[in-house]
Amino acid sequence: MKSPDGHVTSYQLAVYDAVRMIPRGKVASYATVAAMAGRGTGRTVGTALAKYPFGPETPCHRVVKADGSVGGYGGEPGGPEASRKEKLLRAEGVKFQDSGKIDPACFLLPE
DNA sequence: CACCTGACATAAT
DNA sequence: AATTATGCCAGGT
Repeated sequence: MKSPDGHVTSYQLAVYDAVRMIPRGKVASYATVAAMAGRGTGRTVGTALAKYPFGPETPCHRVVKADGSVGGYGGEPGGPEASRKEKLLRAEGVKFQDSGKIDPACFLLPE
């Protein structure tokens, strides 16, 4: 469980690198991560994250949807793990609106 | 090489 | 405001 799967494309690594640079207490939309990676779109980023086994250094929980929803987690969209994801974000200092959406001020500005 | 799927985004209805 | 349809791009079959 230390090293991830061996078959990883260049794009996956680029997405990881972008996700890893997200500061604690902030979040970035899938599209923003794609912009930082330099390639792809929100869809490709989400697909990339879902397929990858993930190491402990990749804060995939800091990646959320553009409308403020937490998106997915644990390789499943809107799954039960997504609730845990929200809890993690709260623990890191991310504020949530009463509507259940993330505060726009916690979003990392795209490049 | 062609078709299908998918942790998204945006516009239109 | 909520739901539906279309566009995007990379990966897998």
